[in-house]
Amino acid sequence: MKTREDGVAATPAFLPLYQQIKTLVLRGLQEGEWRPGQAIPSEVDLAARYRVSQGTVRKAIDELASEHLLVRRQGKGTFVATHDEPRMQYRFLRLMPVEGEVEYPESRLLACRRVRASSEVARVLELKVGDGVVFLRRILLFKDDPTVLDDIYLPGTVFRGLTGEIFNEYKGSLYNLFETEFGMRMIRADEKIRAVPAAGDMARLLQVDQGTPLLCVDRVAYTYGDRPVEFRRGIYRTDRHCYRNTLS
Amino acid sequence: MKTREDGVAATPAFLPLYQQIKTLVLRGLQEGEWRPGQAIPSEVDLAARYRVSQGTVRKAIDELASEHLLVRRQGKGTFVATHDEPRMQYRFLRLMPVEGEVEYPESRLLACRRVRASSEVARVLELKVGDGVVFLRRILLFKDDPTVLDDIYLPGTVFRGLTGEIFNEYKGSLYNLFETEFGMRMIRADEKIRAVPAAGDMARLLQVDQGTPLLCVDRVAYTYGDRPVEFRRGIYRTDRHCYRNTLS
DNA sequence: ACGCATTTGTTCGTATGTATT
DNA sequence: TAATACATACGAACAAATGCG
Repeated sequence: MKTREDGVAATPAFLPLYQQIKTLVLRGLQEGEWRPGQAIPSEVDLAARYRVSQGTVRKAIDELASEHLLVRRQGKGTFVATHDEPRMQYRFLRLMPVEGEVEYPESRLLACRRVRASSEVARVLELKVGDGVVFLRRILLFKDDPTVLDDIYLPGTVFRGLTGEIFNEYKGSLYNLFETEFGMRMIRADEKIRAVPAAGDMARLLQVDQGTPLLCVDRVAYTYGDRPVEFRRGIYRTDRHCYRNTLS
Repeated sequence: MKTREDGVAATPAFLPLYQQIKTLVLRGLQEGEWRPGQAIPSEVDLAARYRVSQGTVRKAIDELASEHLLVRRQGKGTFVATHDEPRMQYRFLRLMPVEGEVEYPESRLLACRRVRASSEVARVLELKVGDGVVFLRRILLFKDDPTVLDDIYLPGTVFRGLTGEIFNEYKGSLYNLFETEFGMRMIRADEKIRAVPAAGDMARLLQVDQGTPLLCVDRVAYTYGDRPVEFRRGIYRTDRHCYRNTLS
């Protein structure tokens, strides 16, 4: 196979061409050549740049679009996905009213401080125990009902300078903030869900009795290249809301 | 647009061709022209049948494959998806050990009888209150630990003849049984998850104290055409296992 | 063991349609 | 209206995996 511009033996030659193109585009996203919300070059431009046909670029972009890393808009171009748009705003929020319309929560910050990574936090964020970590605690309210208590841990080096003020002044979702203020785009998250009894602060903040069953949702969110950049433990009241999921 | 074999004004003409082809293939699946596990005609055959190019058929099949309705196998053909294969066997089972390897559960049937649809069951299965329904209760054990208690409701007309004997003799998953014995293929399921306290039978069967927090997973499973054909209420112990989910 | 036919997978090229600016 | 960009559709060729004789 003939050598290509960026293809300086960086990608194995035995991969399908469109996969190699996909990797190259992914690298552009990762390195910030194109930023969230911005348009990437047109298909013909990319085809020229990488010396392949438009159809090959198209197939690469198709896959990235199906993974929600890019968004195609007919007549306008292909854009780097962002948590900014209303549709993407609450893409990772699975809590819905048991009955009725979807609602969006109000967020109230309870704590924002620097801490040292515990062994658990260090493990999931791939840090060393004792590394600097930003700790956030917030509560989400649906129609003034306290419903979610989130404890959030972020790598200190990535989120250097994050303060309660920044959080409070920001309009929009947390992942939106990460993206615009810290250039850190969340593309995937794994969750582990268990049922736990309300205890201590939890019960008081969510206004339920001690021992009330609650959902405990441990989330690890990843940016490009499967790099973990958020550990979040969410405690959910599920009397008026429930966690929704579609299997397919 | 010129008229086509099956295209007797059944599908609106303003849809893209490949979408129309997709609808036609879907109809074939729905009507059982090709059964689970079987191969559908090759791309060139389908292209000839529908009088379109191979590329157009390919795009239709691509979408059906991405929805897990078809499975492509290079060199062999394209097959109707089935719950039979090991990989698909436990596709809808989201319960995993908190630590360690994936395990597959043993199933023990506790009840199998005909009942009348309650208002809740009638609503989700789109039946009338009082219609005949098959009720199954079973328990799932991981390494001999009782972990899941499932109450399952099925439309009586579709699952006429389902008995405890059939269930007990069958090797493989429940959806596998539905598919092979009743021609009913599950393609999608919606789940609503809440935390509930163990009560009554639940606590005894799962061997936990009364009031222990458990997951309550309400599932509605659908076959082709978004037709609901199963309502299942699962109660999960989450001390040794957790419900896993990936957001993307 | 080998070659051949079949089937999907990849890649290219071209033309036309549709949405946006 | 014109230019641009993605969307659809067709056709052709070769690669890779499979199965059969």
